[in-house]
Amino acid sequence: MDSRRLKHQPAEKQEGTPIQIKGVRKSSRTVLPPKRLRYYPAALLPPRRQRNIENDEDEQDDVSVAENNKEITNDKGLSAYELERLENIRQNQAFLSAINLFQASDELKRSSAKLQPSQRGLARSHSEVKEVLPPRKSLRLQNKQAEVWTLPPESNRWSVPGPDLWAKKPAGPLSMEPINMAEASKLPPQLLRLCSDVSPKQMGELNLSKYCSTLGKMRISEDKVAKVVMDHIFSAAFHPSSTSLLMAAGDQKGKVGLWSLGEDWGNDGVLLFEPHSRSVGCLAFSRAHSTQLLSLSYDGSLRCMDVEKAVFDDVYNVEYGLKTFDFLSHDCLTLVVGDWYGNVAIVDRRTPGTSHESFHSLDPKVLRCVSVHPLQQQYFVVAKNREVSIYDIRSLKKNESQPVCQLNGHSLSISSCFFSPCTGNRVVTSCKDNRIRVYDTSSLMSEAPLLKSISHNMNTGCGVSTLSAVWDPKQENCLIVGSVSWPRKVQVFHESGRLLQSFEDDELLYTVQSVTAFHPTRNAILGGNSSGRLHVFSD
DNA sequence: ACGTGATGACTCC
DNA sequence: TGGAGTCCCTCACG
Repeated sequence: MDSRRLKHQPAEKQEGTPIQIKGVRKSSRTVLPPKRLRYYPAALLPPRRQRNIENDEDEQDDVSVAENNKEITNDKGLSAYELERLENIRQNQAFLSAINLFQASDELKRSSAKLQPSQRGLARSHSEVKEVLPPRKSLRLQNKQAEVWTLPPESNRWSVPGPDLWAKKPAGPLSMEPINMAEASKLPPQLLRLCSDVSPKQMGELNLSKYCSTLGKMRISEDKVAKVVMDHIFSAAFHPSSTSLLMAAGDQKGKVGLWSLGEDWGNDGVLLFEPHSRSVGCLAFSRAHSTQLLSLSYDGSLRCMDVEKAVFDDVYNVEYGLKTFDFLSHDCLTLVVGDWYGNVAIVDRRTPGTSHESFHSLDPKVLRCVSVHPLQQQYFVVAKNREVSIYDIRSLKKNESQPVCQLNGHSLSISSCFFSPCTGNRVVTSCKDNRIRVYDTSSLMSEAPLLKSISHNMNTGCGVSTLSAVWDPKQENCLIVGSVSWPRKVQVFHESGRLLQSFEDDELLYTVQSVTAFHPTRNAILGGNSSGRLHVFSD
């Protein structure tokens, strides 16, 4: 029996049984279990009828009744009431035509027709192979005594060992074998060439109008959508290569997909790997070694995919969940790693296996995000619950380290915080209170001044991970974020709050892109959704 | 039967 | 107690 399900099988959930809904006042009545509402975008609903129309109809009805009573007939054998009814119908039709309601209705039918998700990328047949179990017969039918099951203690419910899907991968290097290729699970040789290719095409920053026009030229097309992982995308990144678009995505069950747009290996250029056993919370290509991709997982492992060696190396491995990391040095060999319990470890990859690590329990609160200052790399910013603080790595203590600077003003929990990519003079935070905030961190005082607070709906609900605003690494002061509003879109803001671009597409982009990223060298962005698909807009 | 995708459901303090 | 915090877990629909 799958212990994970225990929690979700309360007896009250049986159909038709009244349950007490949480959040409803104690005195309120019991109601049936709520059905999960399907979200219908307001923009697609037919426009509400105007009040004056209703009034008109009411008046017409009144007149009709009055006339009906007269029972007058004409030469066609129709009563006055019938005639008036026909006239009303004619007038209504004319009115509805005049306001294009029929056209709108047709459009609505077309637009609400089920959009077919892209069939590019991973094929359906690659869903996990199900274990074939022998036919079962209940103990009752076998006339046997029922087994007695005991639940593990509540506090231990989630760490029940067993043959579950989340069994952690063995420590040490894992061979890099694509699991979506039928046979000869070897890497396509072109992948190494592709990964090694990094022409340092450093584009200078553009002025804002030039930048906007560049964004305006970026398009999505059918070949720029593909299923890259099987489950909900938790993290994604672009490879720095400027000659081809190579992307990585990490999913909820520990898989990492590599997608090279336009290649024909794997499934439409997608290769799928399984270096972890639980959500891949953070992914980043090494900026110094372009054949390496670092991936971090809730299963407590941090691995380095190395295409040259064709392995997922073990970089850091602990018994509890890891949440986030960032590179600490330009050579990307040292990392700041944050875990679920507010600890930060400094990991040095030059001593593999026994990575040098030092623990600094910043706070018992859950840590959400770390980001290292791009120039003064002794500073890093940390988000945990409602606090965002900047720490100096040189003055970290084993416990209760004092931050250098605080970024105040958040009223709910914070999902991300990032130093601006070129100067570090800004920090952007995303908060559950529906605000994206930009702080001035050019001079690290005890409290960083808030420059701008941008209103943005962060309420993604279940199944969709929280939105995070991230900077464009090419353009200081511009950031990208997904959106839950309809039509679905990916938006680019200037730090001043000005909306620079809204990437939309009726047919190809119709799901929430909870993970978004800019390409480090090219004019391209990506968005990842909850069914493992990546969407690319590029020039 | 299974892929899809989301304004839910649960726990903690 | 209910608001806040979490996403480790779900499930209706086509």
